[in-house]
Amino acid sequence: MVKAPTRERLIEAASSRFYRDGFRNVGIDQILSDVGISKTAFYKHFESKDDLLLAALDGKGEWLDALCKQVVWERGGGTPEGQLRAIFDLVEIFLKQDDFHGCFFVRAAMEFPLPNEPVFQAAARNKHTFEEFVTVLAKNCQVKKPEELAKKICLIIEGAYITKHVTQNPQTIDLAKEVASLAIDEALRQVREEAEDSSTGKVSPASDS
Amino acid sequence: MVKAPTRERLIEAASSRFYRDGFRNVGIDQILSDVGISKTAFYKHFESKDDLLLAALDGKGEWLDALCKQVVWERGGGTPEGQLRAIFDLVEIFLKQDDFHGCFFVRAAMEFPLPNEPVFQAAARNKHTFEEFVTVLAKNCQVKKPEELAKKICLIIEGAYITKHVTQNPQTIDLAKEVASLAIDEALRQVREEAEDSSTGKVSPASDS
DNA sequence: ACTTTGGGTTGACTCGTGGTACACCTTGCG
DNA sequence: CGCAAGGTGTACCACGAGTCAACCCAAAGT
Repeated sequence: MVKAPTRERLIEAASSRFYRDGFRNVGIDQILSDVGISKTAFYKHFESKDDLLLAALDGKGEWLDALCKQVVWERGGGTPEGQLRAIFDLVEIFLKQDDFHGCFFVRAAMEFPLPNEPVFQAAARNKHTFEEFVTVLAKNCQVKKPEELAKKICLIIEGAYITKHVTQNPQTIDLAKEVASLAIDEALRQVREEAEDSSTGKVSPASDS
Repeated sequence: MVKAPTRERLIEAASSRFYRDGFRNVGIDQILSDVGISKTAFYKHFESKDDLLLAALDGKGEWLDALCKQVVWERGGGTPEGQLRAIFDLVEIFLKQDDFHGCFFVRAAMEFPLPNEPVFQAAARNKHTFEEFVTVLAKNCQVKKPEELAKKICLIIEGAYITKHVTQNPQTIDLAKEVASLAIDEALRQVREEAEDSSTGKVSPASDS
């Protein structure tokens, strides 16, 4: 069991095909001819087409996770607020891709709309993971209700993905950023008000250690 | 050509099946047995399964349009601002349905991701119609950039639909309302500031003729 | 009264696609 | 040597979209 690149290649090919054309619109044969193996060989790697999608989803999930962290660390400027806002730099990267067709996980969840289906659950799991990541960033900002802010941010991001996908409007990212700023500003304002309450008169600018 | 209820019954059955299970997951035979006609008969009403989906989309579009206006007039309280906010009462109605699985149009666009496909275009058209409706409501509020506010509101609504669908979180509507309020409040604030600029001191409340 | 026409029926058929079964080949390894 | 992993090819089944041919029946046209 040294390492089988074939499996990875299948996931890779499936990933892009499924994303571009939709799961049901892609025949296994297309993926097989992409990779250059036979049907029989395929079924020695995966139980079914669904199984392949699951694997592709998992792969994308890990990739996304890593990219998230990277972008936030690199473009977040070291401050909690900067890191929280950097999330939208990530979103911008996605929206700017000319082969963007919405969020892969959402696409999958749409083709398997029943909540008890494995694919739907995989999508939901990934969304949840992302939300938790945003929650951590929000907590670092000391806002009063980090979970709530994170949920709002995620909601806006979903809206941005869909809107960009169906309207093709390039200014979507700006709209999303503006709306998100409103939500983030409001949350941060509550933090500041609270700080003023506790130590009246003293303006604490020293949040950068 | 008196009237053929069969066509409507097909659209009706297709609508709910396609929405519940997804277009590709539904066999024509299922719809046929719902309605109780044969395959041959079906193809005398519609050119193809895709054609049926198009018709279902159109039907939903008109229905949505009417419902929109009704809810806004009934629950908008007569004021432009009330009517604009009433849009989210409509969204709430949708999200509260226990068989809610996201927006039908988005679902369709997801299964036909290429922008040149008729189904995708039908979905986009319907979204655009809705956005125009919101734009009118925003214009009635005299806000500076009604198109922009409308786009933001639509983005938030899309986000709410998706979020509710994948997370099943019942508080989604509250999050959406809060975020939307931030955007609406900000837009209205700009109107008031402008009014104060032009006629200092005088507050003009007489916008209802 | 006779025929056209629209909506309906049955049944057999093509074709693409997910998935299986069977027989066989090759490479590496204990 | 012998076995397992990964691979090949071909034939096969089930199912779903869509077609075709032949037929039924009621209402409308003249």
